[in-house]
Amino acid sequence: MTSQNFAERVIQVVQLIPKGRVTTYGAIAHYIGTGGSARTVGYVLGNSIEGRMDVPAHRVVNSAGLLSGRHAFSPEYPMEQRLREEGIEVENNRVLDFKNLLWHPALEL
DNA sequence: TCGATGACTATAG
DNA sequence: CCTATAGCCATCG
Repeated sequence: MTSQNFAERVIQVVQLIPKGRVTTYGAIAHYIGTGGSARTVGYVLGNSIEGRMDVPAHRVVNSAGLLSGRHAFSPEYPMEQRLREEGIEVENNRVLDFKNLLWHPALEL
């Protein structure tokens, strides 16, 4: 574990995402101060969510609103289904009305 | 320390 | 809407 702060901050921000809202990797990365590490955000999440049901990683999508991380969830209970249960409409691995549902950490806090 | 990897992003065609 | 390319950076072996 080197910069464990990075991973911990990512987890915390994800947990702060309101139900029925989504955010992007870039937004999280920029909020914690590492603007260019959007990729690492997703990478760390994949390793951190394992064994944690308190991390709503399904609310994190890429800048296009695509569910780029759905393959990290169980095929029986996929990311798309979880979002729909929160009132978010998803079609073809893409969040509908993504811009309106997008949650900005630094803006809301 | 180094090289490869990836749940990314922006730009260009 | 699509693919291609380049930049980006924490993590892993």
